[in-house]
Amino acid sequence: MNQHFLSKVFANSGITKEELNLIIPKYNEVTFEKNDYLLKEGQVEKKYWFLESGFIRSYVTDTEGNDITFNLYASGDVIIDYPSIFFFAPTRENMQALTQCVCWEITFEDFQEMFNTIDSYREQQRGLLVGSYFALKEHSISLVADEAKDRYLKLLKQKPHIIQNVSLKHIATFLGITDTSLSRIRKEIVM
Amino acid sequence: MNQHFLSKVFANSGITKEELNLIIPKYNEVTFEKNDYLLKEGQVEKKYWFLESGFIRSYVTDTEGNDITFNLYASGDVIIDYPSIFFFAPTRENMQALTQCVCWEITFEDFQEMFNTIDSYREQQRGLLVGSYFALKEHSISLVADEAKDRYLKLLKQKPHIIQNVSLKHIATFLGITDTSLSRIRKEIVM
DNA sequence: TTCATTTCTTGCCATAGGACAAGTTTTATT
DNA sequence: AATAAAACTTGTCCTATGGCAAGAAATGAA
Repeated sequence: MNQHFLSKVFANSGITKEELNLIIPKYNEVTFEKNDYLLKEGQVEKKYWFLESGFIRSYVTDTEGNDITFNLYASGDVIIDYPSIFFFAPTRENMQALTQCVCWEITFEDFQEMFNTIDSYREQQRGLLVGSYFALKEHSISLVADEAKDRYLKLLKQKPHIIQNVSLKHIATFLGITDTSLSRIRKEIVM
Repeated sequence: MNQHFLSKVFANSGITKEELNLIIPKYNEVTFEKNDYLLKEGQVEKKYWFLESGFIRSYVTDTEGNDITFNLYASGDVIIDYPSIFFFAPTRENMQALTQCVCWEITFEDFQEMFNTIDSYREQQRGLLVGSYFALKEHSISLVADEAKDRYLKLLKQKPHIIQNVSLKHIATFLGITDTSLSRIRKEIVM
């Protein structure tokens, strides 16, 4: 009953019922309260998460001490720190819950084992992880190629509930602008 | 004699002479001519390279068809496409030699084997790969947090010979500005 | 050497977005 | 309910950077 979410996640990926029975028990449900950290700068974390509900942001502190949102996560997103997972390297990011969050946690060990033994799982995870990697890459391109307004509209389209749940200042640094400018962009869009 | 470069790369990483004799033969010297592609969009490549000499750039094409430099590589850099290597996913980037280049190529298979069996190699590679990953991340932060002039100065400091070997328009898109603006920034710096 | 092409510089003007500060509204706390 | 603290909006002014176009310089090809 509890596994509703994961069943949905793995639906349409060619994973059989039997495989699902192997896969789902490897995931643990974890709840984070608002402002809890999933990961703090300097930490090495050999697990990653699926976000079922709630909002999470990752941020870094730049050389001037400003807090810059690196990514915003919504339901269905995978929250993973590649340096930790693949290289045992301390992360430079902070991952913080912006609302209460329900996540499904898996250890890298379990992931790896299933990645190597269950073909359909491998395909599904590959798509998911590559997707998350490319999304960041594309955002980074968008920072130089598009106007702030377009980046905002894109974000709204992908994660429509973000405005109700994330403060403008966090969205603004993610978009590479100030909260003042974002406020003006929003006004412009409404009019 | 040929392995001068790799010996230098692996110096001061605690790798013993015997280990070096295992490691170095796994690397193949490859030469690319100016404008050759190491990797083209859509390809999956299960190897990666150390750049000994020359300059390489990676670029993507944005939605408006503009060519945007994603990264610039100089001597000592590692040229790797993570989606290919870790997820067998087709890359979205093009890697092109800007000058004649000498590279040392290794298959992911050999890398993995040595990563798992040679402690000092693992440490050295971990540092290298994490470093390359973070450098991109920091550049992406710099795109939103710093002025173009600062980004240019940073690049000059890290890869001083780049201006003699890479055209302004490629450097400009990497820095997230137009070649016109870059030209002005350069003028400003000289004066 | 000559001509063509690409690269780089410069001028002029336009504009997206920043800095700062003062309000207003919303949210949290007691 | 009262107060404090955040979050958001708006005004004024300013600056970094873009767009376009014309030259100048460098590079390459014939």
